[in-house]
Amino acid sequence: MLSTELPKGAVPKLERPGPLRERVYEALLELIITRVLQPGQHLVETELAGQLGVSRQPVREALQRLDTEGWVDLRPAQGAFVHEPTEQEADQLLAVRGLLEAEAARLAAANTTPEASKRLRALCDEGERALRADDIDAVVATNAAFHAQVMELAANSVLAELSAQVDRRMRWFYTPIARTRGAHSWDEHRELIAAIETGDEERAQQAMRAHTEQTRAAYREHSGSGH
Amino acid sequence: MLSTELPKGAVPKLERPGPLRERVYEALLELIITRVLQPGQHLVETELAGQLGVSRQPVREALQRLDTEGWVDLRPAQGAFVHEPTEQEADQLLAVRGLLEAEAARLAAANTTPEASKRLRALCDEGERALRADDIDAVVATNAAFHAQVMELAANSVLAELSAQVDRRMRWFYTPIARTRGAHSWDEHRELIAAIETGDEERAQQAMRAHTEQTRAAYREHSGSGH
DNA sequence: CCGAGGGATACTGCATACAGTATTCCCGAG
DNA sequence: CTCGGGAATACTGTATGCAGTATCCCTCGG
Repeated sequence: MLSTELPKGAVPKLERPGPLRERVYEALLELIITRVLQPGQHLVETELAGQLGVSRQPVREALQRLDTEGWVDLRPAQGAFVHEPTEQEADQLLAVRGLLEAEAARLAAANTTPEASKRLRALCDEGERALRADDIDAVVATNAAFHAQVMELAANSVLAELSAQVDRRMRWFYTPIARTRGAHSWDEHRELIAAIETGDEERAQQAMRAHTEQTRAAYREHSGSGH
Repeated sequence: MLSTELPKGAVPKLERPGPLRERVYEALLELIITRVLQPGQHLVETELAGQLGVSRQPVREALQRLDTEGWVDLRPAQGAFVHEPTEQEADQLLAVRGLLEAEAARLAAANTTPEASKRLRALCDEGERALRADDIDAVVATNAAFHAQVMELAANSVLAELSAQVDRRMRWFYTPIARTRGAHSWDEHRELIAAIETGDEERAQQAMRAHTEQTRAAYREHSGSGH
């Protein structure tokens, strides 16, 4: 036995395969977000199972989870169809997202620490760097990380859970217009950081609200001219 | 064929049994809310299947949905355990609930109509009647109906969906203290109706916020003295 | 040529069977 | 008497099979 010689932290995680349905869920979610599976498309359990190399069972379970989270519509005795988001739904989603994020910003201001604002600044720098490099994926990812950091500061797990759900669906709409947006986005982030650092709850809330409303307006403009 | 003689609305719905997993889901949810299945309890698929007279499959699917909605914790290779809510979580839940409801009230004030306020008043009357009759279940049900009506006025389905989820979990905590609360609750509802009727968004938002904060305070007091 | 009816097809919903793994209890060594 | 190890147990995770039902196409009558 050589277990005694191993320092405790040396073995990171032992790479657990994890439940299969989980991986199927993530795989399908990726396919939906990247539009490989298009809105309205009929998802056949057998096909997906074959392509992913698993049986129907994990696929079924993944589809049902996707249904409860609003990514697909599961019509009885008919199967799963990729959800088709409407203009109205997108707007409502952005409204709710703004509400949740604004509250998170307010709470973050109440719980602010020096280390936290340092991390926020770092993410801001990284985001602007990615923007200059025209790396859209990095911009989106960093943006998500920034909001996640604010959410962590808010220290409300229920709020975080709901927001995470809403955020991912928002990114589904948002990614196409990430390029046109993002320009002023990081300036707004700077303002938000300043508010959080000084612990000004009201100002932080307002800053985040303004930020999300900007996004909402950008989406409206984009979708309005889009067709 | 006598189908031609039937007036279109005469046959209500033909009473479809509906998917089995759905009924299992509702049955289990009922058992959890009524505390028949207690927090922390290990739920064995085989047992539940036997008691409900179905196979493991629908039970599994129901449990996984309950997991994503936070009613049970699904530990890998171990099974489902009824979620044990903490004080902190309850407080966070009430905070988020207040946020969502306040926004709903604001939107309701923006979309108000005479018929809507009439319905709200009717629900208020019914609630006070139930309170005087000491019918706790009716009080809780009417309260839920009232909030649902406000939510419908808000006309934001995303908000409604999230709120419904949060609300049900809140009622899980709330039902035990419904008796002590509820006294002033309907007075606060009256104030809210007045604000909605006049289309005063700000006032409606504040009224709902005050209302939910009262509930939060009542819960804190109750749980604080409870042990 | 068009519409209705019937059968074939294909997919979902549920049940059952099998394999993998965590837990528990018992036994033996110290 | 206590602690470590190992087998037995029980439950979950996954795969397969079967029945019910909606859809589609082809055919037949008008």
